[in-house]
Amino acid sequence: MARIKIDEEDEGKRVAISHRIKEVARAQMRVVGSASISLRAIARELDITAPALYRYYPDRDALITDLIVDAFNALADAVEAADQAQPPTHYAERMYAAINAYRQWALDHRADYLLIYGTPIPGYVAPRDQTIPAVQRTFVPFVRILFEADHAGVLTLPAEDEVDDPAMRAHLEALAHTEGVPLSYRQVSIAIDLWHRLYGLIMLHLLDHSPATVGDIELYYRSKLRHMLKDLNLLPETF
Amino acid sequence: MARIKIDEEDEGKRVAISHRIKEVARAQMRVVGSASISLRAIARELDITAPALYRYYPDRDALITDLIVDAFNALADAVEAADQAQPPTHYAERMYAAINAYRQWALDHRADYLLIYGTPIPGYVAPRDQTIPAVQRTFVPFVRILFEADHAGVLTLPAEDEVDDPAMRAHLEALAHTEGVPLSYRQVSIAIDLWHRLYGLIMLHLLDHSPATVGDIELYYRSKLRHMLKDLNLLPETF
DNA sequence: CAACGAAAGTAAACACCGTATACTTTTAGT
DNA sequence: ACTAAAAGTATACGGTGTTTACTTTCGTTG
Repeated sequence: MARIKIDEEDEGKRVAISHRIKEVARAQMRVVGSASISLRAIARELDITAPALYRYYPDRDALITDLIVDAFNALADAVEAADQAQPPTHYAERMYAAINAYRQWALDHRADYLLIYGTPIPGYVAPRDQTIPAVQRTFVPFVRILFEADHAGVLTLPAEDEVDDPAMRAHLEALAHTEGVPLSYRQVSIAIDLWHRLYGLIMLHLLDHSPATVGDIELYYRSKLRHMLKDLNLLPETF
Repeated sequence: MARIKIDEEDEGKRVAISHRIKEVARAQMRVVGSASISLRAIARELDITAPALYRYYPDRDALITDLIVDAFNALADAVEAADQAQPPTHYAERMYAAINAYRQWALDHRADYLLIYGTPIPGYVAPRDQTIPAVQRTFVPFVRILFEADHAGVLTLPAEDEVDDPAMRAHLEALAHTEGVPLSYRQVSIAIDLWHRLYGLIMLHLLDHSPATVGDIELYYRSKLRHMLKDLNLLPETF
């Protein structure tokens, strides 16, 4: 049908231009920071007037949302790829690779990581229905590795008293039995802890708030990572 | 001398007005975020024209620097007060109080904490000679408590292999023997670790990036804090 | 193939922003 | 009371997101 062909072409052209817009936006983020992405500057770069951008995004916030979703997906892709590059039963190597890929992506895409995990952009509020699915993808590999490692009997789980508050334990138990999440509350507890510590290390690095005392931030990271993995019995032999 | 009296009066009036400016600025930060502090909006609130503000601050960045230094000092004051409200030899209670005060200040002054520890404001670069002394004040109580607790033989230090990289160990050793810092490298290591984990927990909370899986963030914090303190043998009996 | 209609782009305007310059008012000391 | 400095204002420049109305481009159809 002609109609269908037209739609496809139009949509194809539109997403192509959207891509160019986002490329320029990301380039500007790298220079001036996510908080001051300027539609007019983007338009100028594209040799176009600012209102023309409104043919592709209803407003600045929509563009930001698109950038955020892209960033989450790129981060998830990087982590998944690193995981799948390891032999499936080498749980320690998989976790090591996944964590390093996560952090390396953050360091290599500082502006994008800060866009999704830094101080929110002043007027902007994220439409959670669009961002949450993308966020979740970034957690999946970690959770999967933990799950598979535990099933293989390799994982060291935290002691029973690790989750010491009854209310919190109840929450984690409930969560662990949610549809499609075949995790024990202790596995969930590990995943959360792992991620929050990684997040802290990355933010400290990206925002340059490490106390001067830290010295070589790379060595510090490796040192902390080694202990985190050792606690889980997931320390690769080569590390 | 008349001259001196004039200077004092003038300076007194100037700092009073500076205080009002900063008050209004902080109020605006709470609403719109630190990144979009507007001199014009501040001036409007003070029933004054925007250029009049330039009698008190050479530019927007100078105002931001002042706000940053104030924030660090207020945070340090809060932590110090909490520490000193405990009996000097009750190291566990002192550490517990100091950490809680630090976190509580961050939660109570979200905008200020993000100003000093969040994504940097786009065009702004902090003059480190002004900010670093203020930053350091916030670390002093933690370091002091660790030092005194260790001297009292109360502290559990990390195992020798905790700092496993030779270069990093050398750095920490060098740091530990710096003038006025009577700390061993293992004490330094603990302080850094403690702070970076606290920072991670706070940022996660403030930026609302805790995975939905965390549940009650307050319980999660208490759970993590309990384990951090237990590892140091600084767990208060009442906790 | 010419005409139509939708899509894309533009020009101009509005209300903001930080900041510089030049001018006026207020204030305090001699 | 006079003067000089300090404080504040008016105006302007170039920047921002966004809206409105208009024009141009271009693929489809009669």
